[in-house]
Amino acid sequence: MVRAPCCEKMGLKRGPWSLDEDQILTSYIQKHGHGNWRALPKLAGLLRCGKSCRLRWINYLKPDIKRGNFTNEEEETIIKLHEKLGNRWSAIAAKLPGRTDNEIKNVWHTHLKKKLTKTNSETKRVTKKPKIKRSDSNSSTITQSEQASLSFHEIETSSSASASASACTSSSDFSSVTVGESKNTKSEDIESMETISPIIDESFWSEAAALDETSTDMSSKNSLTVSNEILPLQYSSNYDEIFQQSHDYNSNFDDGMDFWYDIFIRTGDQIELPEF
DNA sequence: AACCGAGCCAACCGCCGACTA
DNA sequence: CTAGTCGGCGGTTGGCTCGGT
Repeated sequence: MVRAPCCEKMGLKRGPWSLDEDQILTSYIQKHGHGNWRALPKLAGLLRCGKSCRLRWINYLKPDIKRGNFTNEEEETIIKLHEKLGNRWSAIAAKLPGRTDNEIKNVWHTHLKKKLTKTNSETKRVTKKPKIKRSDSNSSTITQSEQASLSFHEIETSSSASASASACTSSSDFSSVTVGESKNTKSEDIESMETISPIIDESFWSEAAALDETSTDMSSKNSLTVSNEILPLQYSSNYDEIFQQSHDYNSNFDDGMDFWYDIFIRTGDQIELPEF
């Protein structure tokens, strides 16, 4: 079935709402309510689609909307709820009276995610994220937003055997991924591995163990080509050494896991090291 | 003063499930 | 059962603002 567009675009206004439009919408809803969003703009005399009216009302004009900065308590609540619920913004918003899902989503992407990353980096080594150039167009693509959604705390460690990530189709799916302990992984590695990408599965570890760890090409300037086979081994058994190599190579690297994290989700890519 | 890049956030888009004719 | 509508949701975008150079 082909879904009809939500509104007839021709002749309908888009973009930011004017004060007049806000007043018209507000007074109409206060008088008549919003029984049918689709019919509302016509009845209210607005050149907007119903969806746009609904969004404007819910996110901005509703009288119980709380404006202004989020308090520390609200931020903490969002962080805790996000740990439990993932990207279910409306569910999170339901727990925060006066805050909208859109607002919470924005505050998450602009403030809280960074805040959490910063918190993580205080306890972990953090490196500067290198630019990554895709070298395999057939490999599974991870969008910018998916990548952005993969904050460290979203992936929990467990003693289960493997991470079953192939079924993940959206960023929110990642929140439930668990990462197993490898039989050939040192305990200190495990501690650093809270952040392993969900694409890793059991074969990752067994194949890694069988490979020759000398095949990494760290020699070419500003470019580290990483094969699918090499990195798992590097990470699983030789993390510290590789980290040191990259750190020596570029002394301006910050410490941390972002670098390795990216490599994990991008194995097979060419990693471009930043120039200094 | 002009330019530029990063950050922010309101608004839009596309999809989905519920509902109805 | 099918087709269509609607409200709601999460992801994404683009324009504005601000700070740095």
